[in-house]
Amino acid sequence: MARNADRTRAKILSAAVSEFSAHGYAGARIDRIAARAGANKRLIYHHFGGKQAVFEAVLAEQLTTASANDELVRLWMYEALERGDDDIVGFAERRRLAADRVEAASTAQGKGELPADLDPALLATARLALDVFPLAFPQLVRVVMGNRATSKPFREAWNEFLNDWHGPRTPDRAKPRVRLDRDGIARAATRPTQTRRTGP
Amino acid sequence: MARNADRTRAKILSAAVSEFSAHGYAGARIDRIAARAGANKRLIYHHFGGKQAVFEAVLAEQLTTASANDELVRLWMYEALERGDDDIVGFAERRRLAADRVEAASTAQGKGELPADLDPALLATARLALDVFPLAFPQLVRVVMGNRATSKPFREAWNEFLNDWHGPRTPDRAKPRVRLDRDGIARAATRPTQTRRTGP
DNA sequence: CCAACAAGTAACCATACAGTTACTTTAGTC
DNA sequence: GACTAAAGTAACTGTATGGTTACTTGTTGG
Repeated sequence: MARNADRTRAKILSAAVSEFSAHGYAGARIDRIAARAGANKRLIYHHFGGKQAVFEAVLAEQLTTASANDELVRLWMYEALERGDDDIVGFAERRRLAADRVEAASTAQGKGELPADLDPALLATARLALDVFPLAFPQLVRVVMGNRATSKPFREAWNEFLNDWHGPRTPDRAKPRVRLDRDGIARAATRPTQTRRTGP
Repeated sequence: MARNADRTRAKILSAAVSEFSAHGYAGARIDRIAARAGANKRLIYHHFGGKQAVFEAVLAEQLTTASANDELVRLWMYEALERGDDDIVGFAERRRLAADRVEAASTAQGKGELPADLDPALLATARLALDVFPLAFPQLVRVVMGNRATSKPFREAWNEFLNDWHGPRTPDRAKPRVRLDRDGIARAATRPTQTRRTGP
């Protein structure tokens, strides 16, 4: 196949997203990323610099997504566990995305769906907590509820609860972010703006 | 010092709690556990069998605690990430503890503090989600709220929100579990019942 | 068309780390 | 008090893994 640096970089990055999402930083293996990307291991160092740099690139690319999917929640968890809340990657952009959630809460307050006297950011945080919880802690759902977070009964009950809840809805926002196909390869079509090129 | 198998086992276990809570399974280091416990590495294999077995012992000991402290939440997170929701360690006992939370929700419903038409287990789950979120995802709190989850303004606002919230309180339950002193060494006084002695 | 530089490869290296070997010391029991 | 089994130690091993070396191949601007 014709060589193409951007394409290779993208393949590595998307393989890395899967790998870090699945295993976290300590558990992730450079060799697995290379194998999954169908690229030589050396190229990871060529394009990114090292394991840490790949991880940062993964965070920078993924953490600025709005909707809470399973893979993203896992990255959030590893982010919290391994990096804490200092030096948050992509802080400015993420804060911008969060503003949408706060906005949604504020709007709901306007419509009388939510108590007007509360800080909308607080309501947005609470809503996020409820959105994320079943994805983040399926075992606790199972312990408390008796059935699985992925089971139909729970999902339906939870959704209904969230709808009636005195809290703001998740803003449904078009997702312009890159999507992965079944092999975990990012489609080349609409690459997001290439921030921080760590490589050579 | 006089040799004492139980004591050594306990020191190893408590060192392991810190280690796994800090680094997860993949990131945890047997050598660090040994150093922290002030015990020879070989003794870990002597008393437990292997890394996996130590991890299981840690989960079995810690995950059945009621109150959500920082260390426990980290273990919950690693549990979710590395083990999912199949084959939950200590399921029966944890379910018993969870029943207290559900009970609290039910009581609150009786007092009219909560909508009576909802499943109390669902309300308990929601409450747990809100309790855990700032500990689990401090970076998201920071992104949405602007200030840190550990900051006084946030903690006060969040507590107030939880108190007014249309949801059940956390059951405050006497904690009979072993407590750790500053060195992370479990006090010998009231060891919990010794479940599953994996060692020789 | 041809340097020069980037993209790509395979084999290698140093290290860290889970687990083991072979041994010594101590506590308890008869 | 001597025997035994458990408790404890130090030094070692095999392997997985992050990172590197030394090299080849393709692309592109002058």
